[in-house]
Amino acid sequence: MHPEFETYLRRSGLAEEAVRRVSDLAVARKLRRNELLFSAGEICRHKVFVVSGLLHTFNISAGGNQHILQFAPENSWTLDVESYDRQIPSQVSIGAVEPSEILCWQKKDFDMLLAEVPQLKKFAEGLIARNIHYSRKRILISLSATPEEKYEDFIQTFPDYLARLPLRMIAAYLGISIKTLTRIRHAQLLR
Amino acid sequence: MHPEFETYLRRSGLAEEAVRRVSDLAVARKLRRNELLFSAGEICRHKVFVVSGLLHTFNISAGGNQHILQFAPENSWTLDVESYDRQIPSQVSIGAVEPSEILCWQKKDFDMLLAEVPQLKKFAEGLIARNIHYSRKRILISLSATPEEKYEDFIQTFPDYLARLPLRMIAAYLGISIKTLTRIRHAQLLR
DNA sequence: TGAAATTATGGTCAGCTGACCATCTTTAGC
DNA sequence: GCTAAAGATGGTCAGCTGACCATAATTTCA
Repeated sequence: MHPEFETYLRRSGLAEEAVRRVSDLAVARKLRRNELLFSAGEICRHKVFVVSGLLHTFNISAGGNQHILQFAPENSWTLDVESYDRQIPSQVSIGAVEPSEILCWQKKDFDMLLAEVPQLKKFAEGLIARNIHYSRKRILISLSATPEEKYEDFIQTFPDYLARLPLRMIAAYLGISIKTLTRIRHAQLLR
Repeated sequence: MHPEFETYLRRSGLAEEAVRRVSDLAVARKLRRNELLFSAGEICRHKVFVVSGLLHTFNISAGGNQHILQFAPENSWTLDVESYDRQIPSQVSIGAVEPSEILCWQKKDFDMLLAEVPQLKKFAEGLIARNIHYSRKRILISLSATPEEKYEDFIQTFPDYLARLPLRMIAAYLGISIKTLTRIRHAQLLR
């Protein structure tokens, strides 16, 4: 049904029966470049797995500046947790940076799967732990690192994003201006 | 055994039997002001509940500046997740801002409780969800807010901390200098 | 392929921010 | 209660950062 996703789940250690149950409830969808999954103010109704492409979770502040909370490349999951968990309007938007193929689950379906497929539950807990660890690291960096250190950490952590993303999005993710990012890159060229 | 904690757990919806099992494995400990639970480089071996007082999770950067990841007041939990989950050296330290009374569980004991007390597991999942929501909010603010907005949000979110914490710790939590914080407060006095 | 949009870079400048230092006030702990 | 330590504020200044604008390069997509 969704062969790439099923391979991903098998590699993550789920048994065939579990893979089947999860995969059966997924609905495939394609997003064009810049197409939105939902906008700020709407409710995040689905759990989303990215089969191919690249999504980003972002917010446009009062001044019109974009701020990026997360990127979601192929073989990763995305949603706005707070909006999804509580089914309340989201503060953020999720959209496609590249043309993307995604799988969507209704919240009620995925909740049912979590309750009935222990292997999935366990797997999801691992994803949550990774998420928490990364959030902590990001908060610590945002508190303590200089713009240059933030950029260095970014390309260490996500080496392939540099070629896939416009620099302005990297700046929007790091919380620095595109000008500062350009200056850092310029300075590095001279080394 | 630990009456305040047991009241907290009951109010959180746990049945008497569950309360008893969790409480029985807790070890009480007192911390003096500025005493550390553990230092960066050590492993976070316990899950900690704060009965009274106030702890903080922090890190000292290369330049000697303190950065604060989290405060944990009475009736809240604290630990360094990554160090605790994987039992690896922590990047951060946890210490007492005020003289504090805490309860500690060994990881193996708490893991056992989570596996055997479904009500605790469910409760812990709720705490994790809150934690994730708050981390997201904090990242978004760190990306998008001005120092003044960060301070405003802080006193909205934690109204009582202003009276309990030295300003330099608030600055260390917000990722701004004490000087900038003083300037903001000075400007607000004139309004 | 070609036109339009997006992106990256650079110049300039105002002003915010942090570092350093000094002073005064408050708090901690014996 | 008293003494020492910690904390808060202010002055000053250098310099980093972002806003604005222009230009050149690249990419998109019809």
